[in-house]
Amino acid sequence: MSELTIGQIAQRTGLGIETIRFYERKGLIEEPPRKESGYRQYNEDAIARLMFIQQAKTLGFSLREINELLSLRKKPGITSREIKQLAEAKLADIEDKIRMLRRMQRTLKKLVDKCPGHGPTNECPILEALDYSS
Amino acid sequence: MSELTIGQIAQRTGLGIETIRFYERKGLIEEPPRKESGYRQYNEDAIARLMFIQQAKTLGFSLREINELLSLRKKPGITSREIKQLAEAKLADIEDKIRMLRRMQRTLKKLVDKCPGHGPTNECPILEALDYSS
DNA sequence: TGTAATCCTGTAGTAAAGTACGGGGTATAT
DNA sequence: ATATACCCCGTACTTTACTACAGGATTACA
Repeated sequence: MSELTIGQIAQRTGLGIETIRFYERKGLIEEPPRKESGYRQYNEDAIARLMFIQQAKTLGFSLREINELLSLRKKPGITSREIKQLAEAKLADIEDKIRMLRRMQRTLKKLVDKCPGHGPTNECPILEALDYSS
Repeated sequence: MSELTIGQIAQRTGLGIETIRFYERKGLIEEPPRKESGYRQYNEDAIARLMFIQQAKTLGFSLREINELLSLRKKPGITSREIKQLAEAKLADIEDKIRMLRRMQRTLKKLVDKCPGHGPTNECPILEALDYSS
């Protein structure tokens, strides 16, 4: 298992070094072991975790929510039943989001199909009435 | 078409009055007509638009992106072709998000199924290794 | 062996998205 | 007609999530 510096994982995840340290302070990633020099030593798992965080962020989860997702089992005294319930709640969130996105997708697709892609702007009905009501 | 005050649409959308004025300043909703008193007069469309904004926010779109979505056709000098391209780009974003959510959903579902929902915590594998790599 | 790149901690600054006044006018219910 | 609730504008404060130093130690490499 190769050891990585913070600069290397920053490079590979596309995050900034400062951001990674920030996530560590926030408890999103755990403090890695250090060399004698004090330098942080990461492994590949850290990269996967950071990529997950990035992805969850683009999906509209806040750092707090991501932390909840990532640290369910670490809560002291939590029962297996509670973990399952929390996970199911997150799953419901995710399913809601998928439904909302599908609705946006359908609407936008319909409009893109109707837009000729040439000619006067007013013949392209996109967003004239984004169907946010349905 | 009934007229609504800012307080009424705040109530019906669950947003704060200040937030609605903030969105107006940001150009996310247009300035409504006013009574002689200066009071804003909204109609039902404003509610639908605000609800769309709320929804898009939970899906991880920034106000800037939402504004883009909502005002594609208002850009001066934009061509039908450009509108179509922008809309298609947004559609691609949406499809990406759906894919990411599906992946999270699959992973979480698998773990929920494995978790017995009772017994010792360490038999519930949820998030032991959230499969963020695949 | 020097020097440039990288790392450390800690603190401070920034952008986005609200949220909360303060001081004053308007609407409405008794 | 007078409280009380609601609205106006403008400004300032707050939270979240970074981002940027400053000052100093460490590592890499020519």
